Amino acid sequence: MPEQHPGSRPTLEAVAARAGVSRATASRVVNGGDGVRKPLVDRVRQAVEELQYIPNHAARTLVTRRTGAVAVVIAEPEIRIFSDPFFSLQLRGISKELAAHDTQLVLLIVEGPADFDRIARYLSGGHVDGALAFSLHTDDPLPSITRRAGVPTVYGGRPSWTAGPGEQAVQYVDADNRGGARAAVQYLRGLGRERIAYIGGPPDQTSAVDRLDGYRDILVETDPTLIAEGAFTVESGARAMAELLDRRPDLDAVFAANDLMASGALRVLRERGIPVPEQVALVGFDDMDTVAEATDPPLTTVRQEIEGQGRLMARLLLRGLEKDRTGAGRPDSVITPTTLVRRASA
Amino acid sequence: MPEQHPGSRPTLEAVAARAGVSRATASRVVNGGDGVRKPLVDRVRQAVEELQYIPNHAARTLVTRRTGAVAVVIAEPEIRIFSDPFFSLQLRGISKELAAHDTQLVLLIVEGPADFDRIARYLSGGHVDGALAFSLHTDDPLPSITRRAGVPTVYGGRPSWTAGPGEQAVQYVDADNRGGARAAVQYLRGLGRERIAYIGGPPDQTSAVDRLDGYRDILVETDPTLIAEGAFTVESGARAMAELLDRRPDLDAVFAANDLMASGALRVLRERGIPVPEQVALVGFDDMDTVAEATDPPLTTVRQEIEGQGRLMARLLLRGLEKDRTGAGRPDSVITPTTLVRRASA
DNA sequence: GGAGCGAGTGGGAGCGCTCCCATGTCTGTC
DNA sequence: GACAGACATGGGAGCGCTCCCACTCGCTCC
Repeated sequence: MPEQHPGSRPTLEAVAARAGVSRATASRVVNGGDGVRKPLVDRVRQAVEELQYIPNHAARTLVTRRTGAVAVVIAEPEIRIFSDPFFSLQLRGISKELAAHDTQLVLLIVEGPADFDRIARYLSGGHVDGALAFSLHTDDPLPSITRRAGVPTVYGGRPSWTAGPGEQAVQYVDADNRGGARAAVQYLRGLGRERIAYIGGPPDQTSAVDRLDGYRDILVETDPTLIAEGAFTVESGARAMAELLDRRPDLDAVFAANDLMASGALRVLRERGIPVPEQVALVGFDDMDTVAEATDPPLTTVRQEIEGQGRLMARLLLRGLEKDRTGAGRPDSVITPTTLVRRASA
Repeated sequence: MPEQHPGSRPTLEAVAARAGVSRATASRVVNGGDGVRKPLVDRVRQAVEELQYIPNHAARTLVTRRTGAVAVVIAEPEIRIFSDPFFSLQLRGISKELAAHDTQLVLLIVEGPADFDRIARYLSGGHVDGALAFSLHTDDPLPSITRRAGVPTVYGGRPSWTAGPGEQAVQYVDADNRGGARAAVQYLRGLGRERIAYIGGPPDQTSAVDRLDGYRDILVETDPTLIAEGAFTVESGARAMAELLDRRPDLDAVFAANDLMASGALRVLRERGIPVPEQVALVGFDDMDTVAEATDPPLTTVRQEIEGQGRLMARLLLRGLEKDRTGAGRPDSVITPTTLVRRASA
């Protein structure tokens, strides 16, 4: 185990010398060995092994103009509001996929508006080959930053804007929010429930919009008194539930647009002595295990593969970069399926 | 807003030409402008502005051998077990501090033993100037990896091993766990409590060890029936509490080594109809706001500045890198203070 | 048996930057 | 008013790699 003096790492030159070939040939071997005769390949490989050669990344990037790194941009609010099982799972999926492709993950946390400058500078600096970001509000400056910086970007969650004329279509990965909501409401109807209330998320998030659309797909003549708006938090779910019960004490089912709100709603139902699911059936969304399985009764909910979404985001981006190089078009966005998970609350 | 053709970004050469100076002078200005006369500085700055010049990071790294990036290594279990308010806060602190020093954050998530190879290769590859990692178990391969790769590393939480002879002392940032525990127990004693139980964490984590030591500092003749071991999770806290009550129904206070376990304990106390704090006073540790403020009654707990710890880790590392360059010794580890936060549970 | 061809290999330029060193310029000093 | 000395600037090498191009083989084919 030679303890390397820092800064004295062996170069390709050294490998080539040891293997008795030219630097060019050594380079070919290190990069896959195509078009080099077997014995030479072996000799170079052995030299690499003996010298513990590791390519200098900066030198490689300098000439190839590819960094082998991808930025993950995350706005600070998200890291908190989602109280993370959501985000951390997605990040994990991303990390796995990137690792499998020897691509590094550079994390950019946006703390406030002032940070966008820093982000813009970074992305424009050619430090990364692409970026992954999460679903944003309409006025978010990020899309225009990445576009101007020419950095291919894949979004998690359907963005609320669409590409302008002549622009590349926005690439994203999202769950089938609408379909999942449809399934949930349909299931409640199948149980014989007739006054199905809805606790929605903030209307500036497309996932909330899509879930509401799904609800409406089934309950075409929706009674507005059965709809309340929350903010995807436990507290807001409780508030919305109280509001709904005050307005419509006769409701017999609730579909909440995420599990956190469902758990808040459940708390209120219990406080008021309303048995779940006997009198009011309750369905959530997301299937966050730390929430949906922990409530009493456990939540029936719509499951989405969060980690899988992360993987797909990374895969979509990497594939797009690959295609950019080969001149093909970028791949399309992906909608991942959702499934209804039956537990005790409905 | 010139939409740059990718790959046609202006170089220092171009800036120099436009400002009518040499590349060397342009470089000096870009790197702070020391020893360049004012009018030239201005001219170069203007050229930079006009051309929207952004230095090529790879080229710079190639010659300076500094990457301007730091790795944050995190083992997958942590990301879940702590259910993250803890980790995400620390990460946030790190991110802020690094951003303030124009240093990038490369996130390395270790999924399993097989990943250590990848991590080792990455760290040895000179992709980063340093690394930040989190407190580990005795047999963790990471320390030996970073040492062999010659990557300066700062740990979050006191590591359970110490440096061998002749090795650099291990640098870390940790809360004053022992002092915090002392304060908590002392506080309970001040309330007149006499049979103060302890719910501890896993003994292979130094934070758990240190907190137990603090407890023992005050309760010198500890009764072993008053001590139970948990695993820093809600469930394990509940289990430990039940165990303690079975053994010692007469206990009048509990100090739990973290808030999650305290909330588990609280649940059990409530289930058994034991009033808190009247019959049993309860103190937690960490002051995780999502937990400590959300329980009923809210937890009295020992607060540690988690985000601040993250900042300090980054600062320690950056300062160490600076000193390496100037030839000074690396700075010492840091212990951050804890404070007792009084709420209703004790 | 010689021209033609393709595959394998090496030479060398150059990616964009920093930094050493030589050169030039302007002070201050006797 | 000439000379050292400090300071400012430019020229140029070189960081480690990839990739273009030219070259040399060993074959096939007529």
